[in-house]
Amino acid sequence: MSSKSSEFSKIVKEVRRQLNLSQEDLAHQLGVSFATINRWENGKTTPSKLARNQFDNLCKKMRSQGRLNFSGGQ
Amino acid sequence: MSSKSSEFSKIVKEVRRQLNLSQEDLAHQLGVSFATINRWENGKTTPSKLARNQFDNLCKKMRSQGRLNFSGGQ
DNA sequence: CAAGAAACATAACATATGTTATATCAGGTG
DNA sequence: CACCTGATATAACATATGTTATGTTTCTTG
Repeated sequence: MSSKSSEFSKIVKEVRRQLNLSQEDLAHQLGVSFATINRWENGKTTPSKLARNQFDNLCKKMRSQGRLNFSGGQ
Repeated sequence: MSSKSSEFSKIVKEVRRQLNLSQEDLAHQLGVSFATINRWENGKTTPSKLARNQFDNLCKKMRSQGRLNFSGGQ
């Protein structure tokens, strides 16, 4: 075994679950590739600054629209 | 010699010249590192999708404020 | 049950980026 | 001239990302 699941991993999974998006859907929304989302969720990598901003902005937008009930993150 | 100067190289240089920003200044505005801007201008790399979006958005904003007179790009 | 499709996990390779260090160059100042 | 400083160029190394391919699981459908 390797690559522990970070907090961010859990956050991405939970956000994606609440928004009911596939990894590919979320990737498209953020402007990154499917592999990037998959790596985040499986603790292989942590997001770049720009990618993290994209993610945070999406969460903010979704929260403002009542589509996301977010306990963790940012 | 190596790494030809692409169109994008010239665009970045010109935008930076018009905005009177150092490579480090522009890097900070875009949320990337100095090295990234330097590589763009010297044709070593081409921007990622997210980075390119940041750049285009800055140009758009500056143009809307009359601070940028842009012949090339996007 | 068999076959297919969708979502996810994983790997390999190329490329972009961040970080750090060093070097060059132009301008100013003593 | 010698010295400094800011801006730029370049390199090396680690990490993040894109692309592509393959395997697995789950669900549906025949």
